[in-house]
Amino acid sequence: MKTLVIVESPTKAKTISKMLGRNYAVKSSFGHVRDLPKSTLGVDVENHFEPRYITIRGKGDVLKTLKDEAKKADRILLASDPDREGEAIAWHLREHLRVTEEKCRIEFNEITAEAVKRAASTPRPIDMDRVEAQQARRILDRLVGYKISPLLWKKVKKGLSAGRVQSVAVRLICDREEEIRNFISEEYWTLAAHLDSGKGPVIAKLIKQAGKKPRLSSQDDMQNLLDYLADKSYQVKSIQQKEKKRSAAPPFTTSTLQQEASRRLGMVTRKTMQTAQQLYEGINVGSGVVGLITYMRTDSVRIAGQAQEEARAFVTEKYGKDYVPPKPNIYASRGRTQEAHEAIRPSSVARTPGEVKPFLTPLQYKLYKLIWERFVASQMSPAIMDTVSVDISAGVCLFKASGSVVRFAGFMQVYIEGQDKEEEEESGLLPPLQPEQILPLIKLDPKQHFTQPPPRYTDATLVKALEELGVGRPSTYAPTIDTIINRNYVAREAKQFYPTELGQVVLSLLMEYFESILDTGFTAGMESRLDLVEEGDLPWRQVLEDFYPPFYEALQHAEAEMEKIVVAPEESGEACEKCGKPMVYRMGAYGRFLACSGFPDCRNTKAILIPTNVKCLACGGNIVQRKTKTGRIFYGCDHYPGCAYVAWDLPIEKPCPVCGWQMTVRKLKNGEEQEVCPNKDCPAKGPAKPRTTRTPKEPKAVKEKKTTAKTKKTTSKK
DNA sequence: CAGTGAGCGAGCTTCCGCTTGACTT
Repeated sequence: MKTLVIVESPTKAKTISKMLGRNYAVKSSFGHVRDLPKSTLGVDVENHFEPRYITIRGKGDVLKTLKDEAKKADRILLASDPDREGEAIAWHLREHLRVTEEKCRIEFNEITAEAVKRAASTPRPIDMDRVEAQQARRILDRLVGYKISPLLWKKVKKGLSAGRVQSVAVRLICDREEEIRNFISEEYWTLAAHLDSGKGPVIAKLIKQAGKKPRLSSQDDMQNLLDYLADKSYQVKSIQQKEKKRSAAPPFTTSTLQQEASRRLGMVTRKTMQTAQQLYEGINVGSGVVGLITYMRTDSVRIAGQAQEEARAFVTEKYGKDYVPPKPNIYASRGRTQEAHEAIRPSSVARTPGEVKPFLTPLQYKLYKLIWERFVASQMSPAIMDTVSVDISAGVCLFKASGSVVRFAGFMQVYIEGQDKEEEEESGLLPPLQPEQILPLIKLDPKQHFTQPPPRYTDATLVKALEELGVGRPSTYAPTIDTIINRNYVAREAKQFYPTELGQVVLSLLMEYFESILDTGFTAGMESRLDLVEEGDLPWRQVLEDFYPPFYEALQHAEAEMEKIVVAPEESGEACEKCGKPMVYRMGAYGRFLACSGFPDCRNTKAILIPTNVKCLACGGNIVQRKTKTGRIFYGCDHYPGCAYVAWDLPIEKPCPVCGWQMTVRKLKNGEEQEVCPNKDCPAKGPAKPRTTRTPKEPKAVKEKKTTAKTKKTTSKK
């Protein structure tokens, strides 16, 4: 008897295959296999929203393999992820493979031999309520995206898009910019008193004035206060000592990993996910290829019992038993989660970051270390702080001094979560003080401040905001950010998101005609309806029957009323050297470029050149940074086409000792810099010494893996 | 390694959510 088990991820297939033994063939579907067609709406609105599904382009080979395997098998078990999308994938597979067995669906939340075997022995029918909830979600998203986008093509510019998720992301960024624009900075003053305790200085901050919060909005206010305080003495009124506990943060989900990688490592979401995928798929750590972390797209903080035990044993061994809480730490997932996977954690805590470092690229190492430390800390005891807070009075003014000291580090020994904003934290202990004690004044330290506008979104804070709104899923945060950047709705500069002119125009149109969909609560409302569908309490078509008529109304209204907008191109400040009219930034097939505003009378265009402060040694021109068609950065001379010097890396003002070309500096993956001659025909052809010694071992392993995967694929094609 | 934007109106763009690669120096 042979059983075919189908999972979503090929890595997972490999792992499970080992657990189930030779009576099982385990294959993967690589995610969804059927979907609405890309080229048309694919939803028959007139006929109760009947969807039309087709095989996803490029998935033909996968489905063929699955079909062949299905023929060979006596039984098929659909083991896609245990969530809404997974249930739908299972259903599509069942339809396509014509699975006749009623009980063909299995699920497991934990990839252990025991859990997988148990699941394999207890198949159940597919949960059609759940499938239909997914279907309603899918169709709604299709209607929103494929109905509004064409409207934008017509009214604004071709190629634009709108959607339930991406448009909310754009809205957040635009709203924030609006807040910043409208922000009026206010002056305020703070006052600190430096006092002498006799056993060391005490710094106390003014917190109250005549029982109220101090209002010091100008230098005059401050001067009045200083005059008032001139003859006052400072006396300790009360001393409070407290013990504070601080608990570890839960292990990573996709969202929190992206946030922390952005905050602490400066990685953009896309890079974080790429690197995490490498760690998940496996790396040769000397003894063979091992997956170093669990699955990286998850919304759950759940941890397998086995992993928890391993972590507790590890911590006990390494730090002592005080560092392990008597009861294992259990974290609750916040909000609406689907809990298909575990939290992101190392597959084994025994593989410490230091131990695997030689096999990882610098980025892989940093990310692995982050994941490892976060997880280990999450299983450790809370930290205990001793805090002291002292109230000091001077006339009607009340000052406060506080200090805190870590008595027991607990989890802080291993990992402390990053902060979006710098938060002041008092550290260190105060000198001993007595109630009623009079403290001589050393000096008063007044400071002027201005209130600050809220900060622009970063990758970290945007993902956080979307997650809190329940908008988007672990698999879509990174692609959504890419989309709104590619559409030129927003730009990321110095890690912050700014709306573009186009983004603001499109958003204001959407707000005018489709506000309900852009409402940050729209998705939450949709999700509650989907819950009812999953429970069998609401037919899926009803969700759409309720949604569509008012939406259609809005579409008609927008179609008729929306004015055709021409987005005014941004001025560059330069004048056209051919006709003298201002040059403006325009969007072309390859991104932004400079064009004459006199178009079509004057057709002058120029690429955007970023200066580098480096001179061209060949002709004395300036080296500038540019981009290829595909967006890759390269460097050339601004005398081009008069001067043909060109290089991939940043040139330096130094000739190659061998051939005389201008040298460049290449940044290596391990962070080091290397001087390279960009001349392909340079006789020195790359100094052999640094190449052989500096090339890390790991990329070789990855390459090997890739080629084997490739050969596998090509053979299966044949 | 260095392009491009209108309209003329071919044929196309576009959504969200599951997956992994395919190209690069």
